[in-house]
Amino acid sequence: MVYRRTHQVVKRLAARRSAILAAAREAAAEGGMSAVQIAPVAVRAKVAAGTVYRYFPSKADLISELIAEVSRDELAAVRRAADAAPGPSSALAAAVSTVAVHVLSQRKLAWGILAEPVDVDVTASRIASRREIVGEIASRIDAAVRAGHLPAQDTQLAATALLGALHEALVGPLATDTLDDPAKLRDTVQAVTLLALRAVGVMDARARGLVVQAVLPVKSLVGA
Amino acid sequence: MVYRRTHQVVKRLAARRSAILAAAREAAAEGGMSAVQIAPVAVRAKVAAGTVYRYFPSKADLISELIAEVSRDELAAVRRAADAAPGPSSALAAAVSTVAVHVLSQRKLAWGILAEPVDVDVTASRIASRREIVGEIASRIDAAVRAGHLPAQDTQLAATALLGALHEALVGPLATDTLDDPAKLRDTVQAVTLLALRAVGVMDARARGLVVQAVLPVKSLVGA
DNA sequence: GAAAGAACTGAACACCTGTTCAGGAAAAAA
DNA sequence: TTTTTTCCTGAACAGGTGTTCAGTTCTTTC
Repeated sequence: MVYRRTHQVVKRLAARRSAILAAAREAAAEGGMSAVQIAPVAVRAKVAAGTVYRYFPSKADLISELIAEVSRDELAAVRRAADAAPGPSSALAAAVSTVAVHVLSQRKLAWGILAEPVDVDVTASRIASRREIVGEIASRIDAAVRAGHLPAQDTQLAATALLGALHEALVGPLATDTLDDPAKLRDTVQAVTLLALRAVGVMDARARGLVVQAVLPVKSLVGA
Repeated sequence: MVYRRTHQVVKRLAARRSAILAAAREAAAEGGMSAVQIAPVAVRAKVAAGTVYRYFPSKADLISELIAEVSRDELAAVRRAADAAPGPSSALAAAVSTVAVHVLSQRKLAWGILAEPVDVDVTASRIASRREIVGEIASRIDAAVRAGHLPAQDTQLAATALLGALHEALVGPLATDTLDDPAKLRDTVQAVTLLALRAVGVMDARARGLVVQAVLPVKSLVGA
């Protein structure tokens, strides 16, 4: 007797898996990574605690996949924004401000994905997540350098530094709350974008123009 | 009958306290914050686990004080380096590269103090630690702005971003190992210092000069 | 030197969550 | 409908570490 999964079952299994991941994401967005605990996530996803383990070998795997998922979304958004820009410099500006906006609009999630203490080891996943974004930004810097808009430099290092600057300034413990006031939010995004562009060597007059150009298209500044 | 602590006893108590803190610091420097566990620290300090609690109400207090101590040392070093510089811009350069060198030469400790997951809540202490350094750097940026060397800007935000950039680039998970080769270490410190100075608006030609000026005096680049 | 107070010891405790697994429900084959 | 395989449940388990505390040792006072 050979048991075969019916189409309907396959669909239900996939739905459950997504539900669990979604529950984890919601929990993280609301309460940070510390809120991503098996029992509560199971309740939210409307399954029993044990069921979670039929879909994810361990909590570490669940969180790793959550990180990967969020990371994928972010990378896609950054690529989209950069590709839509007219030239290499504004592509870089767009990439940076997109990261800034994303991070700002989903603070708890961003902090959880990036740096919040977790009781299981998700280092590998976090590294991968960073590597993707850093790689993307580095390649945009590279393009600008090749176009002669920026001085030659260690683009990997620069991209890493930029990311660190954005994170610390926007979601680090010293970041002031700017979500309440959209104008303040826009100012902050502009300020850090300007810092970032200058850091890699964009000259000032030009930088200001690029920043405005890059930030303005981000229509709803709090859109995911 | 009133018990009075003899001078000798007072001294021994103080010594024990320092020994425990020192043991914690050693543990953190070797294995990161996760290695700062009561039992091992007690062994290292040559006391029983329970004794630790006669000096520190909880593990959180112990770690908080450790963070404060390291932070004090760092702040002092930064002030010393900056005060010795000839002008506001080179003071800023000196401050930044001092942070960079410190962080690089005590990676595990720095990572532990700054961002490593800990099982107890040391947020307050970490925030205080950051605030001190950020405040110092911000005031140096301020001075340079007042001297007309830099454009006006949100110096607090800028300083926060600079710190984030240094940390992520030098001790973040993507930081490549540079401690082995002193030349590579110096290059890295120069590169991030240059990025930082440019970010706040130092013009390029000038920046290069400042960087060299600031980094070179750091004689033994791996000195604590 | 004896009594009283303080400091120290380290084994036992407590707590918190991730993980397991025996029993039951549902779905697929016969 | 019966049998077999898979899936789900949720209470019990496990492991690791911060914390406590009764008993012991050392210090001070008289």
